[in-house]
Parts: sequence; C-alpha cells; structure tokens
Amino acid sequence: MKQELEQLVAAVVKELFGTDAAVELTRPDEQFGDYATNVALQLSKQLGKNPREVAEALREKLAGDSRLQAVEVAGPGFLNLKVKAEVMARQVSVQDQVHTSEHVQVEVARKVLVEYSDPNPFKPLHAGHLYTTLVGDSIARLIENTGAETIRINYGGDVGLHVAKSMWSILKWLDGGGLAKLASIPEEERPKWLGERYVEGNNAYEDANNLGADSLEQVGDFTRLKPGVLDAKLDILAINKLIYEVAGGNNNPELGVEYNTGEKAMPSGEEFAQIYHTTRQWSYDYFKVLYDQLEVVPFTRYIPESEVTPLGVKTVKEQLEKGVYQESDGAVVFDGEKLGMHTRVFINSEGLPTYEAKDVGLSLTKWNDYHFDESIIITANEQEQYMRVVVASIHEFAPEPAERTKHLTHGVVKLQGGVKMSSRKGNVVTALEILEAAREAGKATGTNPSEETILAAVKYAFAKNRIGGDVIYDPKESIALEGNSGPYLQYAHARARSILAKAEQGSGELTDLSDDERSLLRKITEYAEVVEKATAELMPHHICTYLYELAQKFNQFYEHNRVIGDDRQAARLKLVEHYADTLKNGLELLGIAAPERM
RNA sequence: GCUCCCUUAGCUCAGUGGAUUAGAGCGUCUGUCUUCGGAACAGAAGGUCGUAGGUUCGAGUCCUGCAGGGAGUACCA
Repeated sequence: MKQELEQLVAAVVKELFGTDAAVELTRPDEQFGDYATNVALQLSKQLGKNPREVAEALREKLAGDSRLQAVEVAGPGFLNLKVKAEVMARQVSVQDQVHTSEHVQVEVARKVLVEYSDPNPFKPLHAGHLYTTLVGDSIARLIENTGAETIRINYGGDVGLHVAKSMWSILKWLDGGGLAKLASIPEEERPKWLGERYVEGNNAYEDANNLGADSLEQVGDFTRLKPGVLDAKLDILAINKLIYEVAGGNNNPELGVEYNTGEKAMPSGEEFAQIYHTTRQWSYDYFKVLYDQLEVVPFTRYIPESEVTPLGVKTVKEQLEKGVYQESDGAVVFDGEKLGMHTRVFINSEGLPTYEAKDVGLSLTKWNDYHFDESIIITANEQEQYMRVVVASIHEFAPEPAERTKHLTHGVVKLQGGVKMSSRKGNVVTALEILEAAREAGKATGTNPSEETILAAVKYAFAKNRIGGDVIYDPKESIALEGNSGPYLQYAHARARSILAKAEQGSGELTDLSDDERSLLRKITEYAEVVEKATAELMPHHICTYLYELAQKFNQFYEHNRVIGDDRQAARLKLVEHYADTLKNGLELLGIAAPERM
C-alpha cells in the first residue's frame, strides 16, 4: 500500500511539475493521518516556489484519488494522507502484506549465507554465545522470509591454541589414565569439566607468559623430560602442532620431538587422537543441548576450522608468492596499514595458521561451495577491525566474494550496571544458566509459565535491543512477564485466539469502521513496512517495537470494545483474526512461539 | 599514541532531518474491575537528548572540536 501511494504521489508530482521526485511516505502521528510526505518541502527549493503553495497544488490533485479519504496540508508544507478504511482492509491479511513487500519480490532468486553462533569446542558456552545465536537465528529468519535461499553456517574452532590449552589440561588431569579414565566422567558433568580444563590450561599458559625465565620451573606440574626448561607454554605449543595433525583424522601422528611433557602424562599418538576426538564430541553434544533448548532453526552446515585450515594455509602461501601477504619476523602477515587498518599475522612464526588464515579458508570454502549472492557474518564487535583486515586481504585475490561479504557485529552481554563478565571475577554466566535462571524466576512469579513462555521472555529480552550496542543482562527483567516483554505478546495473542475460539459465527467484512476499529486496522497494515525495514537493515528489534505497539493497540481496543455479542461482532472478529495472524507471524520471525492458550 | 564504536528519564531502552508536548517498559505514586483471559487498561511525576560550535527553513538525528565510557591495535579467537 505504501509503495502504491508513493507511486501515486510521484506521478502527480510529475504531472504537475514535470519533475521526478523520490517520494517517501512516513507514518506520522495517527492524529495527522495514515501517511505523510515532505515532498513539497523538497520541491519548493528546486521549483523556487513557496512550499505550502506546492503542497496545496499536490493536495488538490491527490484529493481526487479514489483510494484517499482526505488529504491535508499541514505545518510548513507537509502532506498528510488519510487512506480509506476499505482500501486498508484490502491488504490487511498477513499473506497480502508479505506478498506485496518489496523484498520478497526482489530477493526470490537470491542465495544468502548467514554465519553465526560460532562456538568453539572445548570452551564453555557463555551468555554471549546465547545472544549471538539468537541474533543470528532471527536475522536468518528475516532473510529466509524474503524468499531467499538461506544457508545457515556454524563455524567452530576445533584447532588452535585454545584447544591446545584445553588438551594440555585434559592430559594433565588424566595423568596417564587415558581413555578409560576419561570414560569415568559422567555425561552430565562433562561440559563443566571441559570448561574447567580450558580455564586451567589458559591460566597456565598466561602465567608462563607473564613469568620471567627464572621462575618458569614453577609453572605447571608436568613431569619434565628437561627439568628447568619449561613448562606449560612449550607443552601447549607442542600440543597445538599435534592437534593440527589429528583434527583432520590422522590417528597415528608422530609425536613431536619438541614435546616436553613427561612420558607418564603423554599418551601415544593414537590415544592422543582418540582423547581429542572424544572430548571434541562432548562439546558438540553440549552445543546441541543449547540449540535444542533454544529451539533455533537447525544449521545447514557446521564447518570446523580443521576443515578449512588446509585451504586457508595453501591460499595464504600462494598469495605470499604473489605479494598479497608478506613475511615479517618469520611470520606471514597482511600489511593492513597501507589501507588504514591493522597489520595482522596469518601464519605465525611456528608455521601454524592463525584465525586469519583459517578465515581465508572459510571464506573461500563458502564461495566455492555456494557461490552466494551475499554472505553475512555475525560476530561480536570486538572482531570488527580484525574482519576488515581479513576481508581486505581476500579482496586482493578474490574480489567477488569479498565484496559480497557483510560483517554484522553486535555488542557484548553485560551484567547490571554495565559490569563485564570475566572468568577472573567469577561472574560469568553460561548460556544454559541464563535459561535455568529464567525458569527459576518464572516459577517464583507463581504463574508457572511454560517453557514456551520462558523462551519467549529470554528471546524477546535480547531481541528488543538494537543490534550493535552492548546488552545488559538483568536476570529479573529478562524474565519479565509484564510490560514490553515476550510473555506480554504471547498473552495478547492467546487472548485474541480465545475470542476467536469462542465465537460461534464466522467473521465478516471490514466496513463502516469505528474509530477504535480503524485505529487497530491502521496499526495492522503497518506490518509489511516494518518487516521491510527490519529486513533491509538486518535489525529485528524493529519488529519487537512494532509488535509491542500492536499488542498495546489491541489491548486498548479490547478494553473498550466487546467483540462477542456486539452488533459489530462480524467485523470485529475479522479484525481480531488479522491482528492475531499478524502478531503470530511477527513472533515467528523472532523465533518466538505464539501459543493459543497460556 | 592511532583506528573504530557508544553517551536520550532513577534503571533498561526505542526514536524515519520535521508538526505546540522527544516516546516505551521497569521502578515510584493514583485510579479502573458484576467485563469475550487482570500476564490487562487509564492517569501522574520524572528530560537543558554528554558538552561547545557548525550546516539547514527545520537537528536527539548530519559535520567538527572537547569530555566520559568501551573495543581493537602482529604471531589469541
């Protein structure tokens, strides 16, 4: 409807003034009309006429259009358009609204990759993983809603220093006990146990880094082949190399000679590989628990770093020869400074790929396998400048995929008062703890909310914030059942469905609307525009804002207008039906259930 | 130091270059309820939109400086 009216105004402008104008209709305050445009103000300069004069000329012409009920000139030269209710009623159904949406028509043939979530095996899933997974899920839903073929990619670091840190601690804990000892850890304790291993390995590595050479012996407590040499750090670096060998499936690697760990702690190459693959699988199982609980759309494909590492390394080495990358201090770097960015290491002086080289491999894998129209990567904003460097380097030898790649970043999850979570302070909240805390808080309200409602509360609490800024996680507010919350929307939906279920007669036509009815209808017809905007900007929070306004509108309507038993029952049932469908559709885009009853 | 981001009510956040009055939620205070579901509705109080300039007919919104906060800044991800 909006597009239709914009075309109308543009045509009138053309007819009267012989000029093309980019007419943009906005939604003004309801008291002013259904749409407004400032086109007269824009034209006045160009035409050298008084803006009100221009507006008046446009008004006269527009007033004759059969779709418009009233056209007014206001303020310095705004045009306020009031649309006939029956015209609004023609395009009120969700199907019609979505069908007439610009994006749906434009993007039908597109193939879009969306990468998000990206948890690393061996590391705990913290609140940030929950958030980034939900953000990615709702954005992928928006894209899928356009009709584009949507490929959800999940990428995880199954190789690299963080894994080596964990493996170091795992071997230390096993203390030669091998797979048998590993099997003694009960399934439910595995995630926590893995989390502790990472923390221990990371601390040992950092301690070794921070200490001077004299005190290195105090670090770690492996039995050493070479007493006094080191140490956790060297062990971890050696394990790191080993992991690259076994991650790809080599189960009989040669143990590196530099490996310093004592014989007792060090398993055979074969056993090392088995321990690695076993514990990695524990992480994958744990990821699935979270995704299942969140009820996000399953990923199309999980890509472990180990899968794309060879291609990344090969490419970086090839492009090193061609001068895209340079050698520096024994490492292979990309000189980002010439482009006003940072210089970053792609292959370190140990000859091992860093995250950068792996990301090169990932980007090329995506391109080779999918030939996407657009590739969206969603991460926290701490990776923003990093990603610019990686993409800029890829652009030098593969411009097409680089240009089609968009990096979307979001903020970090913080605690009340803007306190950042830190493992050192012990105030880290894991992803599953957030859900558990929400369930507890839900019970405490005495209303015994369902799992659907708990999820709605958590998802909405995160989704309503504009993507980009940090999100304050307040356990109390995030499970709020009232106000601007997921449960409020679910309730506003269930309430409407309840009316529809109770009605014995069918719904009728939307004619001769009262002010309240028209007001609700007007709000419903905004839906397509909101989805349009949210999709264009990749900002699902616009949908939250709208749905809340919509539900408020309905609750206001409900307060003053009886449906069943009223003279207007037929028309009102129709209106309620459209309202409930719209709300349900919007909630679906957010990944939130719209139950019929609560 | 350099690069990038942020700053709107006590708290958490929306806000499309526009229209006497910058909007929500929570919290505080006051009401509504023989009613299709009260997880509701109505109202009050609470703001020099960090600050100083600039552009514009018009700036919370665009530009510049400053202050405060955050992220990044080569072998982590």
